[in-house]
Amino acid sequence: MKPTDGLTSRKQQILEQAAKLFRTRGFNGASLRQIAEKVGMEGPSLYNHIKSKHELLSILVMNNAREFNHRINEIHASSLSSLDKIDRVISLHIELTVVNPDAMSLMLSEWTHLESDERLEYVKLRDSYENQFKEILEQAMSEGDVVQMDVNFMLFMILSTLRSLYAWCARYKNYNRLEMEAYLKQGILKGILKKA
Amino acid sequence: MKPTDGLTSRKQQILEQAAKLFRTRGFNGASLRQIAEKVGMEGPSLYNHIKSKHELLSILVMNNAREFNHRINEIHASSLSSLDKIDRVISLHIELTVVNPDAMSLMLSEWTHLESDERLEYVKLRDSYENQFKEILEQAMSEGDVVQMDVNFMLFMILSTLRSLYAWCARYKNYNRLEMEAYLKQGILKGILKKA
DNA sequence: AACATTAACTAATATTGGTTAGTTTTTAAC
DNA sequence: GTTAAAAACTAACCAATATTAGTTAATGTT
Repeated sequence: MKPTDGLTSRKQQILEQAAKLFRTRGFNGASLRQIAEKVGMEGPSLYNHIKSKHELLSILVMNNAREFNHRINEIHASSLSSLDKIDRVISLHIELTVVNPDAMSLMLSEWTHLESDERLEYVKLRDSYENQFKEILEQAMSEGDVVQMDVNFMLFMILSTLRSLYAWCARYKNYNRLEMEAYLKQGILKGILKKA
Repeated sequence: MKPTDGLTSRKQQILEQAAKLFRTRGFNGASLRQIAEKVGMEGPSLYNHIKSKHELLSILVMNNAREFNHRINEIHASSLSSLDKIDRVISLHIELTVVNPDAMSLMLSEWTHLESDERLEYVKLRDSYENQFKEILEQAMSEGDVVQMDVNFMLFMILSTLRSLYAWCARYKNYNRLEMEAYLKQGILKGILKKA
């Protein structure tokens, strides 16, 4: 039964359960037998669908990383103003986090366990992503829209918040996407101090 | 030879190397043999100094967590103004991160692998920490010093940045502590937008 | 010198985990 | 209904790992 219908194919199910387990136990802490059990079969049967345990991690991490990279390329190349671009990047992070928090979590914390070739590719994608973002910030800075500051450090502060989102979504389930967007944009852009 | 002198005892050396390996490979990804090799002995010899692999993680994580908790208690109980307390908390994070980035990294990312009893204690310490911080923010808010906003979310944004610090210190070694303090306080408190 | 303690080593154990091989059952196609 | 492919299962393999047991070398004390 090929996944011609919109339903989740067997491999999709495996990927989903693997993502959950990798997230809670870590890549090394989660065993194939545990994954198999969650999806309702014996450990070795997984090999009818996958090539190796690493393949699972690879698919989960790299797909997300490529999607991310693709989306920021679009934003970077668009004709929006710098401030609007920043706005879009924030929205992008929220969207992908809400849509697939497991994949986001894995991409950010388990990528170290990728096999060396793919780890290199991942770092390249991540660096590329950060550079695009940095260029946007630099432009906004040169246009006088944002405050003068070490760009790398500003990048760090913004990305730290956006990249932690998945962890907090797991703890406070009661926020909806719009709320988060509003708060995040206010907090990042305007800080927490009340203007005197 | 007891560590009566200021030199690092054998167990200290083990803890240091364990911290480094746990950080780079993760708790499950780092083996006792690897730790032993780094400190210059055979794997099983470690058991002359330690009780178990988990004990290593436990010491590294819990010491840091208790220190953290102790320090924020002091700040919380002090007679400083709310804004000054916030200021101190930021400084505290930077200090502990700079002094022992490995321990900080472990505490924040490997605590999930603690054995269940200690994991519970850890979560308790962490929650307590967050609550103290939250109370400080609430007070600052009620006094009109910081902008009105969901406190949990504000807490999330600030802590996200502070807790990511160790990762960025590893990538950009060229920041000194004072620079970081200045940037962080500016970014968190005032945001990145130039006041029009 | 004798003794006790510390800290290292080697050998061995038990468990687990990823993976392979071979076989049987299920599913789909003609 | 027969046949072929897909997908499950069981059994087994091999490597790695935490840990224990028993032994030996080094160290310090009386």
